[in-house]
Amino acid sequence: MTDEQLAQAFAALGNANRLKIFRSVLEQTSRDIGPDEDAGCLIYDVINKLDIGAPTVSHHVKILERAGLISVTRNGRFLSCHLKPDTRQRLSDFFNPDKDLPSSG
Amino acid sequence: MTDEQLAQAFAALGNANRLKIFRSVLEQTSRDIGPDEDAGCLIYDVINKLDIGAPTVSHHVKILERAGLISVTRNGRFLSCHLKPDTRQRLSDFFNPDKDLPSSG
DNA sequence: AAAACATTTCGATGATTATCAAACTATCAG
DNA sequence: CTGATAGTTTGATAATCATCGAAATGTTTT
Repeated sequence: MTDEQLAQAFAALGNANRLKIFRSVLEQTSRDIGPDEDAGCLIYDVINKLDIGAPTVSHHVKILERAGLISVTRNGRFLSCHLKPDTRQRLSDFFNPDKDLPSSG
Repeated sequence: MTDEQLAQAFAALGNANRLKIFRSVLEQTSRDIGPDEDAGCLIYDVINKLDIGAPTVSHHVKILERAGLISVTRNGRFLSCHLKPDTRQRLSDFFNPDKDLPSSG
């Protein structure tokens, strides 16, 4: 995990509309499960909820995807977004760097 | 904490050089203490470590400050950056929204 | 196949950003 | 006050970004 990659992840969350999309993904995704086990967040819903056009939503979703935060799967005509499994850990760990781990240094 | 504010905080971390500055602040700042109790991260050191000019560092520090992530204090000719007390919590909590809190709802 | 729907790609545009060099301000040493 | 050191402000520039409308693609329904 280079600085560039981490910065890319934070930059992806650094836009209010993308943050809203990501929050929806967070909320619609249960913990510790993969794409096969949750319905995810529908892009269709995002497009209808946010005050931006479909092309822009598509663009934002791709940025969240490239940043390694979410994955996208197709279900018929609909796409849904899923939280990538280690996203919570990777990002929240950044703010709490383990200076002295108890049993794995 | 509006979406705009949170996005502003993530945007501040969404640049590799600012991320490095912020990481230095994180590392130089002990947990749960205020600006009076830690030496902080010297801007002087940042300017000499990163491959960017002093004006750019100054600019980046201001962005981290405006985003509410750090505070800056003067000590003689030197400035140092300190982690704002609730920054760790505020940001790492975003990734782990408390769906069902055990004893404070 | 044709129509309808969900989403993407393309091309453009105005806004924001990262960075620098030059000039400036603030603090300290003598 | 003078000179040196630490950092800021200003003004400029090239790059990236958010957004849109129009046209295109992939999927389902009829």
